[in-house]
Amino acid sequence: MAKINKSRFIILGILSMKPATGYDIKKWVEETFSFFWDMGYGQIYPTLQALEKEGLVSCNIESQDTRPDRKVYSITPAGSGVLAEWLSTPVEEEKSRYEILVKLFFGDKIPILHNIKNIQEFREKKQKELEILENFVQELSTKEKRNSKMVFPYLTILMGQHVFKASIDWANEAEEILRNLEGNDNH
Amino acid sequence: MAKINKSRFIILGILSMKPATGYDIKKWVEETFSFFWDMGYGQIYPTLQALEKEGLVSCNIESQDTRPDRKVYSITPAGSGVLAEWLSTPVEEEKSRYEILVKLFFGDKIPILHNIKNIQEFREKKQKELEILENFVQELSTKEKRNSKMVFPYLTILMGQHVFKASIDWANEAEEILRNLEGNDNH
DNA sequence: ATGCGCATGTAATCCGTTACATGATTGG
DNA sequence: CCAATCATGTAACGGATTACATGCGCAT
Repeated sequence: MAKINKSRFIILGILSMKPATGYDIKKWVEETFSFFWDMGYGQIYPTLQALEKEGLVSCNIESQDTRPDRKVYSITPAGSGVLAEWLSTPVEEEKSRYEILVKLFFGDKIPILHNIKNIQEFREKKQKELEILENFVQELSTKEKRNSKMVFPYLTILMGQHVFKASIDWANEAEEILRNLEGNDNH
Repeated sequence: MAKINKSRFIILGILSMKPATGYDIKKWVEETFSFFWDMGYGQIYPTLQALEKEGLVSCNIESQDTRPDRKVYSITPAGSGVLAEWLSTPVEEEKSRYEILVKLFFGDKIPILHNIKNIQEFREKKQKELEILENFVQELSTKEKRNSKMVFPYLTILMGQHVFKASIDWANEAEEILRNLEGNDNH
């Protein structure tokens, strides 16, 4: 059985909150999902067309004079059903690929300082990502965090905080271990 | 500029340790890299052929009577150069995709208990993965962890421990938050 | 003038998975 | 007798990225 496109469900999910154009969806994904999902136009527009053919979304065209017409998509009852079903099925095995770990695994092939530099850059990226999340969290009131439906977005941010902090902790430890190695071996 | 195949570098890396067949490489990846990389035969064999054409690996055929000939690949000096260069370049932006977070983000569309179940299953998977890593760590002596070239494999495992623990911690917190919600809203 | 935001999409290409195809040996 | 291990690969397909194509309005 072939692999199933998951991006279609993210699109359905976004449309379940409010109708949107392909352009809107792209912005939404960038602003809200960027740390755990991403999609380009080359995926969004064809997927919207496919979803429409399948009757999972409907399209309402708003004419505009000076720009391409806005194609505003809405989720249909059938679409809501498919979405709810997917949301209830267990998460598939996720095959994560950590390029940093591959590079580090073969780190004995290059100077230790190169490895340290890779780790430092990795840590800096994670620190920036963590800061962005901290800002998000501050915008949510305590009530929203634990009570309304905003609890779900909050939980995703919470995961990001945990994972980014873990990455930063690791980077600090790893860098120290390599610095000691460097001191012992090269001098 | 098209996307560059990174699996080729993993293959080069493995061959830089010792010559191997496609079959060997698959086993290696499964046993040693499984938590941060994966590859199937459909990728390995064609990639090996491509690498040979580019002169980055060479092939030595060992005839066998009862089985297909073993094609033992070795890395060439050119291959070592390409590998070292890649290892020294900064890690590219990693686009991670957490299916669990997508599902949770839209969690208000389904019963809370479904979300809790998803979180529990997620935690159980991470716990199993963590246990496997703990076994690996115990096999490495303290000296190896901090001194020889085995420090690099050790650092990758260390990352795994940090990230898996963070995921488990998050799952515990998230479950508790949802359990409280369930108690308040439904009764 | 230059670039950004709005707004659509297609085509080429590559990456990766899955299914298919073959077949002997060994251990339980 | 059945499953696992060894050992090779190809073909078809689907997923995702990148490059290409168009074009106005507005702010700097």
